[in-house]
Amino acid sequence: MNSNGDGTARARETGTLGKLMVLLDLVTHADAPLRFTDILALAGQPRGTLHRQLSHMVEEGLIELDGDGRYAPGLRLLDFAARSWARNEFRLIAEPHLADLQRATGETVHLGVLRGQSIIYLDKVEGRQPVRMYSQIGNASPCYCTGVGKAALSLLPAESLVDLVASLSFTSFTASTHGSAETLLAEIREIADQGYAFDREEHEAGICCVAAPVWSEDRTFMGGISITGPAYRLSMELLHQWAVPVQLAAGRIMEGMRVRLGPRR
Amino acid sequence: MNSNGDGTARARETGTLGKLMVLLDLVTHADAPLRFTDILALAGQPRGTLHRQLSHMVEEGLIELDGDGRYAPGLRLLDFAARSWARNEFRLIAEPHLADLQRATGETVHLGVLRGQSIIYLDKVEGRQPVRMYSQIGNASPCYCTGVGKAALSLLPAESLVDLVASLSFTSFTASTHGSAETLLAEIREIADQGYAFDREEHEAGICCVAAPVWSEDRTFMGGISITGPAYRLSMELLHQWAVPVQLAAGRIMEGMRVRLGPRR
DNA sequence: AATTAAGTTCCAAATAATGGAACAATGATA
DNA sequence: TATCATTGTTCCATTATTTGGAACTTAATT
Repeated sequence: MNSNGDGTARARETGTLGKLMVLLDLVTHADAPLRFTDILALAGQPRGTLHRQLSHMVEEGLIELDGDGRYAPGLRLLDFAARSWARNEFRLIAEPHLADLQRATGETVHLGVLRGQSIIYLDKVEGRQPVRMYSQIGNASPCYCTGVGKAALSLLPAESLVDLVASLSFTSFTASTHGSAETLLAEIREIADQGYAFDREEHEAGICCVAAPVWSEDRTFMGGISITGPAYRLSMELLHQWAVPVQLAAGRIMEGMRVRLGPRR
Repeated sequence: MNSNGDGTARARETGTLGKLMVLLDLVTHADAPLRFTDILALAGQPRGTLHRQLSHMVEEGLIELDGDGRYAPGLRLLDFAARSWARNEFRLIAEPHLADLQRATGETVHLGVLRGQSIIYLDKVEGRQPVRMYSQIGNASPCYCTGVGKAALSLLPAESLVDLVASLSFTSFTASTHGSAETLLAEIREIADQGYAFDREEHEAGICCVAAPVWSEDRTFMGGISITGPAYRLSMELLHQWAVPVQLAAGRIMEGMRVRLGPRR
């Protein structure tokens, strides 16, 4: 009875909050502001119930209702996110090392962490003309077709990895995107051995990267950093060369966390 | 019984959600991750209740619990915010005009909207070396001591304005910050007449700006755009000169909204 | 080892959410 | 303009969740 967009059952134990989050997901994932009836159809709840739920969320600023009766994500979310980002310890510690790596290679550097099945990008340092950052930072990307994602997966204990991979639905973004759990798991094993990962145009055609895993000892953060760029400029040979500096930068970030957060994490 | 940080009573009709949002506010506004007991003291709720509430929010990714039992804002908020920002129509329409204004003046240009008592910055276009953007975008600043804030206030109908101003608590960020409703209301009236506002180092010492109001016809967005810079470079004379281009840019943004969103808004 | 503090679980009572239907407003069509 | 269809809002008895107190477990401190 309780289901989300892609038809998978959802049995979370989060009471009232869980129901509201489903609605927030609907509104924020839509391509355009939704009308009451649209949400009614998607959520499959009684009109009265839905109306009250939406009213409460509008009142709290999580979603907004415009003059045409369309529901859009609320701007209060920006304030929450800005605070969340500004004080994130992992990001603060990594920042200078990302800048170093960018200078050393001239290409774009990313920092991302695993959350559920997604990689959430926490930072991005670009080469020449720094483009709009926010359009990338905060973005959630699939873990199975990004360098940072596969690097993060290589940190999981065997059982968690199998569970997570089993729950993925593989979307083929390009011709080289992994299409099955088997091939993905095989590559993850390889990555775990060698300590770095590649993205061979698996998420976006013409874009490739080399990534290294980064984690905090308490496993609050399991993610990675990557050097990303256009395939015509970044040959596999070059990416292989860069595996070393990426791993070194990853090591320095983890060393920084040990110093800052104390040895027991 | 239900109170927030600054002791003001809070009587919202948002049921369970309202209580959870109070907690999310606590966690995101804190200077550092909070321990269970810290939150217990701040929230003033029974242990069992608080524990379940926090568990639910952790489960949903709104807050995170690290290995030391400290609660921090959740990174899922970043994903929500990134989507909220990426598709915001007001921002999308304003973007090119902000860039024009930046080029014309060489100084930093902001776009912000009024939400409650705060201005939430939706965009920022910087001059020479584009600095980290996200550190500004999404930030909530007081409405009574920012150029965009006062410009936005000048759009409110008399009664709403008085109500809002009456609910403000005036923090003196600098020597020139407004300290009372009277002086603020007097300036707002002036701004409403002339159509532009100044910030004379009222929020941050050494930083001033000139701003013009921008709004959508349905009043979903009431905000403004501003040209901001260091006081040593931006004399009051220069700011007065820039009032015209800022107002023109504001006009073009509103024209763009009429075209895009239809004439009835 | 004893003591204090911190975190977790349990359950009857209090409270809020639900869902169905009736009602109101809007907009399309003849 | 009158009619019908659609969309959005309000109400209230029923149902389900949240609440708050206490008991319990675990971790840290003396």
